[in-house]
Amino acid sequence: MAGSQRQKQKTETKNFLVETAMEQFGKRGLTATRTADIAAAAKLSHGTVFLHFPTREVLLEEVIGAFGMRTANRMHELLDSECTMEEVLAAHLKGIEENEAFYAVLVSETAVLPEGAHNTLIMIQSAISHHILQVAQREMNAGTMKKMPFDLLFNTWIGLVHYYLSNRAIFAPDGSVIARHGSRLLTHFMDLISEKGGLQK
Amino acid sequence: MAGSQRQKQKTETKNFLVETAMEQFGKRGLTATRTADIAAAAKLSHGTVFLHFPTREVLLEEVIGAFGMRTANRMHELLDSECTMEEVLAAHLKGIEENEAFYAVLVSETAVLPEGAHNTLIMIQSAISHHILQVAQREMNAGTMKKMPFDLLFNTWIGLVHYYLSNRAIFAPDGSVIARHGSRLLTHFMDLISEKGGLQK
Amino acid sequence: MAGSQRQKQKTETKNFLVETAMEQFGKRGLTATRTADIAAAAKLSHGTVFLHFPTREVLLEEVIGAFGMRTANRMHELLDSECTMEEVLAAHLKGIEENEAFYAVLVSETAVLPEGAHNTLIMIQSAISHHILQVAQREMNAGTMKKMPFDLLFNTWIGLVHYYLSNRAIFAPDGSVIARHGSRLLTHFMDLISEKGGLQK
Amino acid sequence: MAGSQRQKQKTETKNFLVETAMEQFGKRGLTATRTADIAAAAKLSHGTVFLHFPTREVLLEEVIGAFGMRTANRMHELLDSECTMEEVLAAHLKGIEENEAFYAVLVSETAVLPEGAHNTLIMIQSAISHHILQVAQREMNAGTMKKMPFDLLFNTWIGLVHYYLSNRAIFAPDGSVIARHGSRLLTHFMDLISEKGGLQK
DNA sequence: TATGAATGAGGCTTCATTCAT
DNA sequence: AATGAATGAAGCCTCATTCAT
Repeated sequence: MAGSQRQKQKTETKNFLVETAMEQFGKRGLTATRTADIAAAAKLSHGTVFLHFPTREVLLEEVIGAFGMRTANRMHELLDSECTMEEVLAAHLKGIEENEAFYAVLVSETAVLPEGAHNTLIMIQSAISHHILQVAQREMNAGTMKKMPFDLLFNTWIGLVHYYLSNRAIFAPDGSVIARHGSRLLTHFMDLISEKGGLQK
Repeated sequence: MAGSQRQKQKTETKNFLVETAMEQFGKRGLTATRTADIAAAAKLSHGTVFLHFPTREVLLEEVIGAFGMRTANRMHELLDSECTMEEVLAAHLKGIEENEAFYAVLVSETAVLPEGAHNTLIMIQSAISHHILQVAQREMNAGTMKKMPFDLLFNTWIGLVHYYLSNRAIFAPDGSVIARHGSRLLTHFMDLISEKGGLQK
Repeated sequence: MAGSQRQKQKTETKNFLVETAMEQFGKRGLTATRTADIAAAAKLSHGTVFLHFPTREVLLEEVIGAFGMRTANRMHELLDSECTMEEVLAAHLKGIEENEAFYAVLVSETAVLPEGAHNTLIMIQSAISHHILQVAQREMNAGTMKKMPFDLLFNTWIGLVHYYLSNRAIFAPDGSVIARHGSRLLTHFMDLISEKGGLQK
Repeated sequence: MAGSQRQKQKTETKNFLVETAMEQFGKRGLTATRTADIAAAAKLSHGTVFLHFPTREVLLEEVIGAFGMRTANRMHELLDSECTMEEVLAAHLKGIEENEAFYAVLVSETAVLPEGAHNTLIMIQSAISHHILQVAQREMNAGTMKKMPFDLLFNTWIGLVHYYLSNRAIFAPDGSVIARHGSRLLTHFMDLISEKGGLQK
């Protein structure tokens, strides 16, 4: 059918715009990227952007939404409930690394995000927090992890990772922060939360 | 001298602008605050802003610089080398709380900061990191704190605090995050880094 | 012939577009109606509009032309040369009422009309003015109507009717102005132009 | 005082913009005049327009408001309650003629006017209708004018005048319609509404 | 012929910065 | 030094029109 062919083409262009926008936002920052930049990077006319998204804000929301969906799904793929905590956190880092640039600007510019985008960020973090808490529960019971409130466990880890992402200009001027510092962060964090006493016994 | 009188007046106006700008940036956010907002809040004309600062960017840098200086000094006041780690971190939180609004936007909008401002942030953190590391060294040697790389010790703490500041809209919708969550964060962090085994013995 | 079949199809689509456009223009106003609105209302693609009309302006002209033709014809149907003035004017009102919405926007937005459209308006008015003047002549001679210049007779009537059409938002917020005020206008106008003295005698 | 000097200058610029806008709207039409046209005609930068008026729509409203105020005042100046009907209508025409171009576009493009502007038009017409009705009452009682409903008396006159204004491209291609046709319209209208019988007696 | 995605010129508006007073 | 009106570059968005399918 010609119609569905067209439909497909349109969807592809829209997806392509989302993709290109994600790259541009990742490269130039959320506020600094203009709709014209995105159009130019996609080799489409400026007007085309508004054919697919009524406003810049909606485009941004959809980009964040797409990113959230993708990241959440990827997290689920990388994880299973049999994992150890270390494996969960490693998967988390891996998931981030795959879209590190965009994830980093998202974390860095949370403050200037449109209203709706915050929910997306929450959704992304739910995906990982769910797994972390599940495994944490098990390991705490097993005595291999210190007992501590779940929210603080989670927020400490997220805070640490976000801190490195936010400052990736310093920590990894030209490359991936996760690639460069990820495993060290992981080892360190595991040291913090592991119950050494329990193991020694 | 009449000249020095004038000079003094000028300096005072400039300081007042820096002060007012800091409040406005804290209230509205770094990107969202317009030069006209600052002038209006200071009850000065819009043009006056540019009499004291060649560009908005320079104003922002000076505001951050002033904030950094003040915060660093305050940290020094609050700390002495005899402190325990817990006291150091408590002092840190207290120092932050005194200018929480501005500190929070600074942390939240790091990404859109002018080049020069990053050094200021580093300076602020040096003040606290210096103390933390000094005490950490002592306590690690004394066996009351786990041994761990200093940078990770520091970054974990900073990451945790910044995470709460960045998300203060969620963690403390209308008030101070530090006032509300500070002591819990502190207790949690101390639990993480304390050498329980050492103490038990 | 297959060719003429196609031809016919094309003509039908074109007529349908003219029809739909007339409705839309009547509903939304001349300037406020976009080509995309017309296509959507006709359940045709936006591009199809330009297959039949090179520009929006031409479409508008053709719509006005079609309207003019139809209205002029309808006037002729409703009238015959034996009519009294009152019957002529009643017929005029009836003719207008049948397409009041479009007639009203035409009158209201005359100023923004393309060049060519003005002639159409003139043509429409010629149809009615022809009859009015014919009857007027007869009645003036018969002494039942005041003597007055034909153009002023005509323009006073048209002006009155157009005034009510232009302000139908006030005179008939949700309905037909003619239905609501037509007969009163007619009676009033007849009073103005009738030669009472002549009748009394 | 420097302040009041400034104040005055600003007010003057604003008034000048209103004046220039009125000319441009009169010349190019309400919809066709762009904010940039007005700025250029006033030899001011485009941005200046928005220093004085938050949106184009507000500018348009203020222009119409100023026009309304001026016209209403002028009407009052030209009229007094001792006038004859003929004098009242003559004054009305004179008042219109002084700003004919703008009055004409206002009448021609009523349909595309912002909401608030309609009230202004009503206000202008109230000024004249008030006088017309007052005099009409007197003259009807005196038997020199036909008895007729006031609203129809008024609307017939307004309709006639507006019709000529709306079609001034035809009635006076390059000049004032009122100058060219005013007195003839007046004479004609007086003939229509005068009570000839009464006079003959 | 019909489609509808893509185009791009052009409009409105914002806001840091300048300049005459 | 202070003022605040004026500037104009730049951003977002609309919509008539084109073009590949």
